[in-house]
Amino acid sequence: MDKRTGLMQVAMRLFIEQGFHGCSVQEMARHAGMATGSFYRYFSSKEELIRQLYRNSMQHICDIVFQHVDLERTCFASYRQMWFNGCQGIQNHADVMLFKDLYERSPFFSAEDRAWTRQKWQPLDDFFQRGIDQGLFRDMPACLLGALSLATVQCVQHEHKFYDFELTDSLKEHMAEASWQAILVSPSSLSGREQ
Amino acid sequence: MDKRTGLMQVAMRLFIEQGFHGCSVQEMARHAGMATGSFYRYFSSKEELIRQLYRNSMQHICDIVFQHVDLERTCFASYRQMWFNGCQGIQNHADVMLFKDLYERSPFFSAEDRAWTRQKWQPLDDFFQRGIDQGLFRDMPACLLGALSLATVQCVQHEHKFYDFELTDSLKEHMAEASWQAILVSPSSLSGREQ
Amino acid sequence: MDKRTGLMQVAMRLFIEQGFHGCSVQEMARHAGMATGSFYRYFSSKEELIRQLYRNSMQHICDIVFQHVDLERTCFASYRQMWFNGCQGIQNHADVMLFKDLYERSPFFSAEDRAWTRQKWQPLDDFFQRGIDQGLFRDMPACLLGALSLATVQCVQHEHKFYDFELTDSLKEHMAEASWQAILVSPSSLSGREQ
Amino acid sequence: MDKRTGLMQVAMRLFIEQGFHGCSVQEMARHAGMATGSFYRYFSSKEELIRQLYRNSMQHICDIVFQHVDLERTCFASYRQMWFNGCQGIQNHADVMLFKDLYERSPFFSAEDRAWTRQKWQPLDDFFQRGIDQGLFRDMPACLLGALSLATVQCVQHEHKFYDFELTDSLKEHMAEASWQAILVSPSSLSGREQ
DNA sequence: GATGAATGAGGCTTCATTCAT
DNA sequence: TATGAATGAAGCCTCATTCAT
Repeated sequence: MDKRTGLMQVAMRLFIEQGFHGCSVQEMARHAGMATGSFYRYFSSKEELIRQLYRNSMQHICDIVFQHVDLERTCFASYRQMWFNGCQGIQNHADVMLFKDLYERSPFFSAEDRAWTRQKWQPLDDFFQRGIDQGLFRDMPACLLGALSLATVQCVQHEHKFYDFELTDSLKEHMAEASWQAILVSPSSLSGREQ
Repeated sequence: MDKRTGLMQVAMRLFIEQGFHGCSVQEMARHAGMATGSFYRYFSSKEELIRQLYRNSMQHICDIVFQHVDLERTCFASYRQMWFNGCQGIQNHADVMLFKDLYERSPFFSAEDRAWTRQKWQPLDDFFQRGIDQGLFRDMPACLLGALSLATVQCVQHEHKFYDFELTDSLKEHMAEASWQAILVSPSSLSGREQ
Repeated sequence: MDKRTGLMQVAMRLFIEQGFHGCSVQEMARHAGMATGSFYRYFSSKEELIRQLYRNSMQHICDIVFQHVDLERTCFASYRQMWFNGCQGIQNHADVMLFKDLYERSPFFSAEDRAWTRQKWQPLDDFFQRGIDQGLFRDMPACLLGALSLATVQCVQHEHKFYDFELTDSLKEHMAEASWQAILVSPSSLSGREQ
Repeated sequence: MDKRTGLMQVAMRLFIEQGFHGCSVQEMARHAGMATGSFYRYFSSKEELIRQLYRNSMQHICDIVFQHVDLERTCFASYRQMWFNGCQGIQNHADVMLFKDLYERSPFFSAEDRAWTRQKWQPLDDFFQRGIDQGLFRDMPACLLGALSLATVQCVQHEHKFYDFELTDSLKEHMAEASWQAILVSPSSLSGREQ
């Protein structure tokens, strides 16, 4: 594996466990099996590594969430796929999602990041907007539809810090449907479901 | 105002803006209008201040959310009140909620904090559990009902970092009802509403 | 008891246990049952307290060692009395002797202290010098006779830090005689003993 | 010369002159010709340096004192050699002996140090014990025989802080014999001397 | 290219001393 | 007179970054 990639993986894990300042360049280099100075062959500064980690993580998350999803089709099937994809993120790529969470609450998070990230999620916003326009979803800012539905994946991950539970397939199914109900104009209707 | 309280307010704001390590004891003391050493008359260490800020913040949030709520009555009215209370938190006490978010993702967050916080939210868990027992709410771990409903208040606050929108009363009403639909066994039913 | 005296006793004990810098003015005042600021009513500075403690301790030690001793009479009886007095110091006034030891090895110990202390021990130097002049003691600088004989009381106290033993009367008697033999011109002779 | 060794030498000298707290890490580093932070490449903390200085000093002292001494042979020749070795310590390695003195009276001196040091001097204790068993030395705890005889080397060094005298060979010879007399059962006898 | 010793600014904390009450 | 809050200099230590080898 690429040394640079190894460095990023090590760093992400350590940042999550110990915070951005709890993990020094020395420590990262040591964990990645290189000398301190070699770090700067891959990243011009610690901050640059952090910023790149965020971009990579966010890209990774989008890739996961949008995987196998036809965002053009505003229906439950698409949403359900994203929900399951998100759950897969929790289960198989927890680090990436925790890092995103960490970064977005840190002083590293900049206006530029904000714009970049918004753009990454634009397809999802469009998805919600189309649903609104079609009278399927409640009429409110698209971002709030997101907050009420798909964003709860993050809430679920966060709850894991307090409670122990297992994310079974049936639970995922249940929650996917539940969060879908939140944003429908006429809950319980079959609207948007594939019939 | 109490100097200790002033220190905590200053610290909370600076921590949110600059992170735990981005804000030095000297800076906090200066902003609070005292000499560096005086900090230690009020807190035995920077870490102690941080931990106390969390406990205070969490207590504050619980107080806000549970205000005027009859948690014994498992119905929409109670839930709606909590939702509106949460929105009030976003609007009038944003710092407190952002700080909680920051702390829970930091290495300061300990097993002890976890237990303490769980206990603080116990009444809410009971609220959800009763709803489950009554056949009103979907049958899943109570904490996940929380993640699907009330926890979205935090999502809404987080969206504010990316999008500009105004939390009008009608929007709050709309979202309160939307998130309520997510957890109902039979969405759209009037179950649980006061008739 | 005098508050000033109490302060000195507390300070001496704490200095021995924790070193001069291991014990703050705050701590001393607290242990002596007074407010921090009150310390400065009794001593103009921490250093002044330390210096006075040394003078007091040294005076105290001289008083103990010379007690009931007729230094004019250069004989074993006088020496034995001093030895026993020194042992009493070890047993009943350990703090004072340990403090002297501490101070004389610290940077507080000044040329002025040196002169003052020499003067305090002058009677003992004279005692040894007279013995030399009488042909009773070995011919060497009086201070070295002291080092070979009475000073071993301090060595005995220091050994206590490494070994456990009890200073019985018979042991004291034994050591008094032993150390006396070291300085006699003709060891084992009865010279100087009271017959 | 090794930078680490240079640091230790500088530190030992400064500690003796200014006490453990009178000499900062910055000062030591500066005197050793390095930046403050570089200190921590060689020692994990100031305290660790201090502890290692003690162990080194004590080892050094033992090496000096026991040099060319056949401790198995309980006789004046062996003792005289140790005495002269000790005097050599005073004259050529004063720092080491003063540091030992300083440390053993400081709060750094621990139970572990005590045990370690006792073990280092075990050969000397055995020397004295054998002399007791042979009826050569006075019957008292071996450590006290040490306090009455060889330990006076330290007393002599301490007297140097108060009095000026020169340690001539004849003086050393004189004192070696004198301190030997102190511990003999029958002073003045030729017992133990090589005939 | 890789190394890791070296740098020194900056952070947390302590503490002797002052002074308003 | 007694108090104890307040001060701020100074100490220990960490760490991002540089650079000679």
